[in-house]
Amino acid sequence: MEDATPTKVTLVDIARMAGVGVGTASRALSNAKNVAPATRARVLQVAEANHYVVSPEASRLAKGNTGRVALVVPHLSRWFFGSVVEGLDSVLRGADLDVLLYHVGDVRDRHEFFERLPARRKVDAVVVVGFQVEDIERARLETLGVHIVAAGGQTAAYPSVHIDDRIASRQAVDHLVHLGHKRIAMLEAVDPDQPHLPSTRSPGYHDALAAAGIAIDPTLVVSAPWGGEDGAASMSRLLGHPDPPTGVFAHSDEVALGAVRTLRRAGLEPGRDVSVVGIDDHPLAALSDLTTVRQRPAEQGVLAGRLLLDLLDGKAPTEASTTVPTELVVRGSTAPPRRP
Amino acid sequence: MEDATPTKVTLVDIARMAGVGVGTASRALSNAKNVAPATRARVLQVAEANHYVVSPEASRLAKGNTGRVALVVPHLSRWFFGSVVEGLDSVLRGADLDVLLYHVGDVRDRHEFFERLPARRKVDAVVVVGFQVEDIERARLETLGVHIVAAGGQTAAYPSVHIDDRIASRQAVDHLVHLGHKRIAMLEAVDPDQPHLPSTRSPGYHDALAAAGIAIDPTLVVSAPWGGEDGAASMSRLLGHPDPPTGVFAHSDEVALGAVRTLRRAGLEPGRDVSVVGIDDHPLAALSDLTTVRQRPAEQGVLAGRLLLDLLDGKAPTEASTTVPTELVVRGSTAPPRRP
DNA sequence: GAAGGTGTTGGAAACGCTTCCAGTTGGGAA
DNA sequence: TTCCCAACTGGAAGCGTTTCCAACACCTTC
Repeated sequence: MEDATPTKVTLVDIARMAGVGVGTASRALSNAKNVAPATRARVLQVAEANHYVVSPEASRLAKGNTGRVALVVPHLSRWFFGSVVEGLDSVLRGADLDVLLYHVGDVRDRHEFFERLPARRKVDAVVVVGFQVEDIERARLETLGVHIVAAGGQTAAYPSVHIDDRIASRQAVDHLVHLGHKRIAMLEAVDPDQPHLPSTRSPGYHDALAAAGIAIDPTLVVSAPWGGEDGAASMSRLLGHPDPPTGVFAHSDEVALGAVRTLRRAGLEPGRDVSVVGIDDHPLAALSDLTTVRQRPAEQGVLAGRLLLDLLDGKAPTEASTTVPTELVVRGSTAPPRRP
Repeated sequence: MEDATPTKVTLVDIARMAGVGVGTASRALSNAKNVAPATRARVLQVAEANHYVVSPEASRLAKGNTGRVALVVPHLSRWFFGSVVEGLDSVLRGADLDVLLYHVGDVRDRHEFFERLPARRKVDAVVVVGFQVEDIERARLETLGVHIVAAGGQTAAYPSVHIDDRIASRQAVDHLVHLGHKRIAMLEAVDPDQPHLPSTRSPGYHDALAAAGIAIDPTLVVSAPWGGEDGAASMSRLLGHPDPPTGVFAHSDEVALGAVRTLRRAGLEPGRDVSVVGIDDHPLAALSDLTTVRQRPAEQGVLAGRLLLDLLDGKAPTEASTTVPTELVVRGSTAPPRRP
């Protein structure tokens, strides 16, 4: 490349070269009205020829908005969160907004984020991805004075896009019930960072059992942190139960896969000896022949992105909160109980 | 919150309220030297009381840098990429840099990114995460005139952090060799978006077989796109082989898990009937009892982040390219062949 | 007591854009 | 022909910082 100079050409230069005033040059480039077509063409051509690009800082400073959106994301390395972000990114980029990423891995990160609010003055909106915002945090967030949207999470306080956890769990447990299972366990997952929050997927479990006239056996419900290893451990506990379950509903696919490993190691075949169902339809669920309830995180991201664009455009969103449907995906890990 | 006004207080206001000039106020806030301690304290206190925050746009405009870094990432929803980004994010945030995310899912996105270069003028550096930059793209990237770093990929043109694919594959195949396997297949993965690129993990396979004095059987090498379903399909093909392999080396854990599913469906038990080894140590590998070669993407992200900070500080990095070691993790999916 | 620091300060001049305002032009209506 | 209005245009005034420079005070040091 010959143009070693990192192109330090400004609007003034372009204007001069095109033989117009800066005002006109600016209007031409931002395709505003009141510019003669010929003039605009000339300016555009000169700009093109000189690889001119507006200085975002100057532009933003002058017009007052930032053209950026912050994404606050807890566990980026997990499929669900990554997918939501992918979806968000695609629509925001389409609208020429830049995406500022704030990964808040653990409580510490999170506290720091809400304490310092590094996004302050840097964005036009904030998207909270896949976690519940606590009250104190909410108060802090509000001081930003920007739009806030929740994607893939059930934060009631903001416009949001999410699945109905209660229905999803119900779909999973109903499936086990219809197969004829009576002793159905639940592997609950709690967020170690927010241990006080109730499991959002237990109500559906209760609903399904109640509807089937099956009494809840509290000893069949085990709680553990979110994660495969924890799921495996929980399953171990259940195997020690005097009257073990024939069906297991896991909070998520990852937890379910942990349970599957425990079963295999115990010489039990998932689907044949014990049925297991999860939630998510993680790509690896298909590879593990795991029955699950599918949610589409990328789609949730897309919808949340659109919602945000509407808010930024001043259009009140048609619905403050969108629920994305989930669907049961039957695979090999579930079957009628051995002794019905 | 009473302060409903989104705090439109500027440096000038602060200066006036503190009874100092704007210059002094600026110096005090940016803790530069040549400010009397008392004066600084006063300014800081006034700023604090009024929830003053500098306008990044104005600040950047005046000082000329952006304080931002762009991350160009192909498949955010995959564990590897998400993890690298997590690592990067943590160190960049620590240095008070903002992270701009550019997700380039497919060829189209990618072309568009390099064509439009939306990051132009918006960042001080670019990190390319986990993919190879082609020559034309490189030329485009260079026109940005900013630092470029590769994380988790083997782009030789830039300072980078990555594993040694050749060694990693060698570790995997050596393991199979040591167990006594003679017929060892390879499930190659090609990036559908860059089908012309040679597999980076084949050389190690060849090395290992050569070292063991095993002749390469080209019919035992199958190529397919990256992904579990493709791995499953490739494994199916191998099962139809007249003299099928007893050991399988898969390009990645995801591909390996696909192979495992095929084996199970064929009534074969991984580890007992056929050995399978992958690369990555994906969290779900442990849940599937998959033997693998571990790489630590988050660590790669962290190191790449540090590398970048050094570059931005003007310190020439001690080493332009860092290789992160990998290690064999033996689990249940590998064992000596049935008939040795 | 004069000369020369040193540490601190205020203010002006960038930084590169957008937008408002006033001016110019040309064409149609009266 | 005159007048008016619309379409265009140039330039100045911000936007909110940082930084440079001149000014000043107060000490030291000869």
